[in-house]
Amino acid sequence: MLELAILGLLQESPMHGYELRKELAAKLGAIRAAISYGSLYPTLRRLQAAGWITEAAETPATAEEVPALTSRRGRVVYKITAEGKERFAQLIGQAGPETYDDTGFGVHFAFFARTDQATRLRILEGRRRKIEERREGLRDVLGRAAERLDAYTLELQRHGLDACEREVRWLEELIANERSGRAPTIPRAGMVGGRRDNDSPPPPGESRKERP
Amino acid sequence: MLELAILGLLQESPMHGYELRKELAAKLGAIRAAISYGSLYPTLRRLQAAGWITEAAETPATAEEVPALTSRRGRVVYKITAEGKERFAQLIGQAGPETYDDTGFGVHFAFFARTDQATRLRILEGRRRKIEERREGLRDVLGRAAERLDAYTLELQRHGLDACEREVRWLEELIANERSGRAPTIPRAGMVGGRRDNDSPPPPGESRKERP
DNA sequence: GTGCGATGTATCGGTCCGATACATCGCGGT
DNA sequence: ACCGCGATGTATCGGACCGATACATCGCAC
Repeated sequence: MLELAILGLLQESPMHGYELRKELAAKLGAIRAAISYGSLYPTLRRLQAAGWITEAAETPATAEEVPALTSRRGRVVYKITAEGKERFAQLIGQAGPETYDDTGFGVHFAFFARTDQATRLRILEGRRRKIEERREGLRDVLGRAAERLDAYTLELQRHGLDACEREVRWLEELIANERSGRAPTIPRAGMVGGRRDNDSPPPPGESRKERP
Repeated sequence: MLELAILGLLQESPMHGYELRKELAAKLGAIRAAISYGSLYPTLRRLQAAGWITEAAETPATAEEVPALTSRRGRVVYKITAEGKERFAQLIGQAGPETYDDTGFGVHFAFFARTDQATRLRILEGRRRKIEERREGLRDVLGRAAERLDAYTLELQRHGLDACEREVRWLEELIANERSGRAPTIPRAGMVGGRRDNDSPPPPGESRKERP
């Protein structure tokens, strides 16, 4: 998962570890808090060993300011290689079981702009299926086993069930949008900002509507 | 976390590993899928080594049916010890940072029936604070950095923000209930089942109300 | 009588986290 | 002029937990 996320981010621009962590936190803020350095740095080394990323020179040629005072050895900037882009495409295209758990789905979804429509649809439907299963499990427990559980546990299940139902509805809307036309945004009260991306699948259209 | 969950479950009745996993899945179904055996069995051994749980004889004395045909070595039933109960009380009473992440909060909440009210309140407020922080982070990204992100990422953030707001409201209600009176359940359309517990804090009152 | 799914215990490698350490930089306070 | 302090930045270590895998037994349907 981390591997996919790093490859995806470096595809937008070269970065060093610290920056990568911050961008990751911004992009996946809805899913997980922030990646740990204890995972990040070893993974970077692994990706480098595999030839999917390389170190890039810091402040390359443009300006030769304060060249070497105390040997000036600091940030290590990484950039993705051609093999890395292939690897990313491969990872983003194939869906294993871990693609549909909370974190896996979040990462895949965050890079939907670099994913073809068929794959997007497949992932959304897989996720929906998984959430529906969880929902059924919760309904079962709340139905059949309710008297075995205390009131707090029941309240927890109800809240979880609520979240499941809500996510299924969200996914339904995304799937519908995906199938006919291509608007990744679900109409809401607020409005949606413009775009400023480099290369990507065809930019999705904007749609806005009021909700009473 | 697993340690706390196991100690809590074994406090209700002795169980073997497989059973423990199923009960855990039922109790925490809203939070996480199911605990892996790769975590469960090592943890059980660790708890046993620490003296917090012990092996109990299977089918103890009541019936001496088919005593030994093929040496009959199967299920290993564990029960909690007095030290184990102390350990549980200690773990449930103290709150570290991990108490407020998704899994940690879920486990603590699932055992609220064995938690005193002051601790319940402390945990609910800590969780609320954490979710509020996440919510603010998402609002920031959706506000200040919106034009840097593609439409899919934005949609993900919006969905996450929605979930945060919803959970904060849920926690508010629980906190209010906790402070005055003691009804762990938030009024909903459905109704709440009875109780059949052994020992626990004073059984919470039932309340029901219609929502239009 | 035989296969097959549920029950049941157990290990192994790998991913990721949390704590910790350490070094530099810019800034405000005194 | 100096100091501290928070942000930036790289790095490691032990431990928690997962996913795959192996293997054995039981009951029951075909």
